[in-house]
Amino acid sequence: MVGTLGAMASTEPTLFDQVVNLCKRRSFVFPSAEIYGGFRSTYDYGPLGVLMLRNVKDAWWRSMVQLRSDVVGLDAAILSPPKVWEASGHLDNFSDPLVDCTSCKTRHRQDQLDDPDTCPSCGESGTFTEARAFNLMFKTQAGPVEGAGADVYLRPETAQGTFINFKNIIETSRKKPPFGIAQIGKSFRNEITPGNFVFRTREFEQMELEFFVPPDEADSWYEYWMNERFQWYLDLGISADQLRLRAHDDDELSHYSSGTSDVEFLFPWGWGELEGIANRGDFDLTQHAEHSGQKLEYFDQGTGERYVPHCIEPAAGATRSMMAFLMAAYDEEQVNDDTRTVLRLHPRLAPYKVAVLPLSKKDTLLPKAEEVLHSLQPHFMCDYDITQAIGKRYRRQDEIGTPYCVTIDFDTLEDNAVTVRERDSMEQQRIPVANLVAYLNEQLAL
RNA sequence: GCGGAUGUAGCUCAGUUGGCUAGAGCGCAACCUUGCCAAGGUUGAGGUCGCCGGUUCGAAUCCGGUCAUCCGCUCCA
Repeated sequence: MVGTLGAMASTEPTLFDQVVNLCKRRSFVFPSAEIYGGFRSTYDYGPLGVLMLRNVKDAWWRSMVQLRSDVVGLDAAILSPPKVWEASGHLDNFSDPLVDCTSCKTRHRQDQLDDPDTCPSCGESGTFTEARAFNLMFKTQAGPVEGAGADVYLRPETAQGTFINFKNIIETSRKKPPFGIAQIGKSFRNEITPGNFVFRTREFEQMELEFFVPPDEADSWYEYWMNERFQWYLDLGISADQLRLRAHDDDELSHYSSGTSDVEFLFPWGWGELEGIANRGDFDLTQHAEHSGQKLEYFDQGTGERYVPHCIEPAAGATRSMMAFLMAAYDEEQVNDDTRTVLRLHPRLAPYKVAVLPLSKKDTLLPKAEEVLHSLQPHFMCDYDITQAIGKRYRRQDEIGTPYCVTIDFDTLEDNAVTVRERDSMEQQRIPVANLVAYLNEQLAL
């Protein structure tokens, strides 16, 4: 197996350790290729992880696309030709020449050295290795013959797939600025130092909106999306003291951005970015217009104006957001003489919404329990657990954040009602089976 | 990529002056019992001690390499 993840200085297990441990124990996240000793910076999402990650993405899509009339969706290709990345600036800006000092074993960016021959760490001269380019994009070839095909890049962000579809979408969707294009998908970056579990991985999943606006509205839309996106995390259960909005300093700004703010979560190792809201100006559409020779602009029939829309981009990490939601939800509390581990997840994010639990696995209860289960499955993602004591099964569900447990007991056979037990309060209610779906719908408010 | 530390069941760990069929608790499964908050009993599955090689009569234990994780440096659109 792979070594213990996350041993921190303290002897107490940290929140980080506990969440990583829970992820492994309860099949949220596994280190990839574990039977072969593991493969760095890759993780697989297990039975519960895939449900929760999908819920995070669905919650994003719901707020960004479903509940709005000014945003449409897109799913663009991961493989893309070099021209896209020449235009976007990634081929120039995503590679850094690095040198290592053979004396003090430090590494430096060659282009940031004042004296290209002197190590700023130890002051020695002439100790640098040859500069090596670290291109942060994954490159491969199209076609099966090694070296014979055209170079192809795995996208380092989903955004460019959106920009190169701007023309298609504005011509077919009958949308006009201000409007947005939303996209969720995998991106790939050859990070020099991946780490902190799924926080920084070379393969990761993004949730990005490119919102196109008239140039004079860019600043107000930037403000709008900052607040909107910050509120999204609060609405899904992250508390205000664990979340902050931080504006980038000028020297932090990306090559495309005239203003960027990060939504940051207080991880166990400090504040870390969940999402960046960037004012990209007209950089991307202008670049792609120049490189492609196509007009990427909008003609306003009303005013007779023709302009290149400016773009506000809220770009979120799906996988690291899931990790933040897990950490924010993790709780341990004393119940009698025992510690109860409970994930206080928002119902929308919980892998299972309902667990169906026959009080006993005596033959008489199982058919009824399965009947109730089948009546719920079209409406909710359900778990079904018949083994061991009922208290133990409640705790199992608490640990994975299931908001409601439905227990079928011997009285159910007589009165056709079940006990519904709520996760956070542990309170129970007797609900007729006929009203169960309606009751749970109302309580869950999905 | 460099330096340091670590790697024994799903989890947490015990086990070395190298020596019989590698253990515990929890978890998991079956049965009995119980019947609404991790009860009890019996039984069982699961590990060639990260991987490869070396030293040795004999390696979880010593040596080398390698992979992975953590910490530090570096980097981080």
